[in-house]
Amino acid sequence: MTVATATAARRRAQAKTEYNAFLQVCPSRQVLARLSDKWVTLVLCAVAERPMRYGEITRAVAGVSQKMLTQTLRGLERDGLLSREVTPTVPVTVTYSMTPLGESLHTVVEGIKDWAETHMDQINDAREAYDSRVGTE
Amino acid sequence: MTVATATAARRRAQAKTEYNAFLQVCPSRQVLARLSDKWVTLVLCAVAERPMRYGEITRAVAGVSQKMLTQTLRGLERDGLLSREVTPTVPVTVTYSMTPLGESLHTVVEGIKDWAETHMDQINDAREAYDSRVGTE
DNA sequence: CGGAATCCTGCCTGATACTG
DNA sequence: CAGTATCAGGCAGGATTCCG
Repeated sequence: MTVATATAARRRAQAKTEYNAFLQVCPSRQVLARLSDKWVTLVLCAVAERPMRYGEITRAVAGVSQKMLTQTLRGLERDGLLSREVTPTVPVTVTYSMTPLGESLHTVVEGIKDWAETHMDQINDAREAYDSRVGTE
Repeated sequence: MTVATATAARRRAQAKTEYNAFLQVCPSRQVLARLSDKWVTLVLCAVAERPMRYGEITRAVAGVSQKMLTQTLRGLERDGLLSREVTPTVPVTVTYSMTPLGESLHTVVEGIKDWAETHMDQINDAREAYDSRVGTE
């Protein structure tokens, strides 16, 4: 780190400390931080259906890079949400499946999904109203 | 666009189209995309307690920049989750409060929060186990 | 006070190539 | 097949400044 950036870094660290206090109040932050990862939800949805191999997930969540997929899978495994099973066949086989913990999280995510399906049209209406209002004024 | 990147761009667009199909299957994605915004949840939590003014939210969610706060508030307002009320006093007063729609989303978010509080220790245990396992091997 | 506009940095992300 | 390593770019996000 250069001297020039020291002050900025310092202030950032300071701010980080400050809002950590608020984060303590809201423990959901840490889990939401996980769900924030764009791919986490998709992978979770995919594997929730049935255990999948690496390649299958790649295809199911088409658009994800190996890097992100691996990173996501590692994170989910680390958090005990997915289990990774290696079968030492000749071309090595790796299967990912949900853990009970992962299942329970998936249930909650389903709750959000339900909310989304129920209220999505209201949100769209609100957006259109807002946009036309802004466009008109 | 150069000729050299045409192929890559093409494939990217292709992939995008593909996983859009998957996203259609998972409508929760759009709402999750909202919740993914780091600050959305925090702001939602803050305003859910009581209507707040811009400055109050800034302090409550200490660490957020005006840019991100404004951006977040605009997004939430656009989606009809928050309402923005301007009182033309001498120093203008702007108050944000939850809409019924916002309240209902907050209820769901509370569900996540509950899950988080209930299972956070399990996740931490899993993390420690994973880390020590990796560190040992 | 509440916000808009600008600039600028760093990280997230993706593409590519290589390994076991 | 299931990754790892490396490189390059874009864009989210922060700091700063100015306006109503």
